[in-house]
Amino acid sequence: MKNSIVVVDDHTLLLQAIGGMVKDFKEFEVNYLCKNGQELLDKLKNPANIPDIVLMDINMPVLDGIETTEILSREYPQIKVLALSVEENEDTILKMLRAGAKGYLMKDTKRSILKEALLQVVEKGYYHTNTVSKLLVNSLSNQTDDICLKEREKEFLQHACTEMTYKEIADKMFLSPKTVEGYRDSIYEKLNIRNRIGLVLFAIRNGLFKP
Amino acid sequence: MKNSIVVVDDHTLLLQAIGGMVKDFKEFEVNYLCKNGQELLDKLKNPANIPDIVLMDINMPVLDGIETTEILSREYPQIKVLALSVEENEDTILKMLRAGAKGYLMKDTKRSILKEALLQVVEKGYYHTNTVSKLLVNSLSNQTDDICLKEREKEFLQHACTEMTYKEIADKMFLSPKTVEGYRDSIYEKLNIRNRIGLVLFAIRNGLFKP
DNA sequence: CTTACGAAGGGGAAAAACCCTTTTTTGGTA
DNA sequence: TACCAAAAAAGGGTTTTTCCCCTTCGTAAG
Repeated sequence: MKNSIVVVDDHTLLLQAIGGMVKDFKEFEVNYLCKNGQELLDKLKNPANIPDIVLMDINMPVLDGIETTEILSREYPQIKVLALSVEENEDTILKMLRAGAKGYLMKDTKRSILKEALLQVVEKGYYHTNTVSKLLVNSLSNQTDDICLKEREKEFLQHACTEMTYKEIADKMFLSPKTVEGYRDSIYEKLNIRNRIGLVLFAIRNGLFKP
Repeated sequence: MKNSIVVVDDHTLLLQAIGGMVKDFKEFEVNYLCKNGQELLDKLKNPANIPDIVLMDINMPVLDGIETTEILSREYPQIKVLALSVEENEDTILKMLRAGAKGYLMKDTKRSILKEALLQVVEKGYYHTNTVSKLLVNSLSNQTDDICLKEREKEFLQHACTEMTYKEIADKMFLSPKTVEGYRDSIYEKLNIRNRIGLVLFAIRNGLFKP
């Protein structure tokens, strides 16, 4: 029996282009297509709609690829998710893999590579290119994957991404300047950064602050 | 006679998907496809390869959409360029329009809209949605479009968006720290910002730095 | 010959960064 | 309930960086 596949992507064109490619593989069949994570979750309520593999875009409105993958890993662990994206930064890819994705594919992947990836996921349970493997190794050795900022630290981070001085941030948070400097310093240590620019870049790259 | 069209996009999948859509329109024919601006310019050296319309991606390696459009406007003004992109910030779209693009299209545009856009470009010479028109109006009224930073200042801005100190930036630019601080101060005055955080935010919001 | 730009610099005040210590709050549990 | 541990909050002091003035000099363009 063919492996059933669902493609999730908010760009109709890509959604259909990828769906079309998969349709040509004799080993696989396209179950249906979704425009975002929420649409997929709605579909999955009917057990007949549970596919073997989900090809999942990362950036999507409503419910993005990372959140959706986390939910799938928890509630439908039998589904294998392959991340699908144009070109994300390493951090986004890592987040997808940590969320439970079995691999990562560029959207402009050729037919043959897509097929290869799908076959590998079915057989081995994962598809890791050299690049992705290196990323994983680095993220395991570097303890930096602990993006475990406390609530109050994240709150501070928001303010740190503005032109306010720490004094002004302290006023806004009803804290003493020394306390916010404490938050700052503990974040510096956790993330191994040197100054406030690093703080801003981290926040933006990790979606904690929208520029 | 049919209007000839060339699609330029570095993502093979999209390139072919869009080419495929255009192929179905009886009013148009796809001349050929290019993976980047340089490839297009090479093709155009043969006059037989000069199309009526170019559907141009913005982000491309080698030679990007903005530069390519500028060259086309100068050397092949008869060619009508339509910008084609996933979702750029307003500034990028404006740059394409200023470079000479006759309109802007989202990549996940439906068949009918693509066709409508192509027809309008042929007939009226431009295709402007409400959104794009508003952008243009704003860019004319708001004097803020005077992002008239000098070359060297923009160069500095790139470095300012990293964790380097000004001393380190100066070293990298082979300048004295005082000169670099001079650039900083003149940008501060032009943009009315208080500190380096503002610098980073400005650069990111205006597409001068990719976080 | 003026204007403008790039490059370089001085000095002082403010802010940020980097130490390390103390008090208060809070949550779990023996 | 009393106690411990951990987190939150605050403070003190020093060094470095940033910010904000204002000046000079050469050179290229108008």
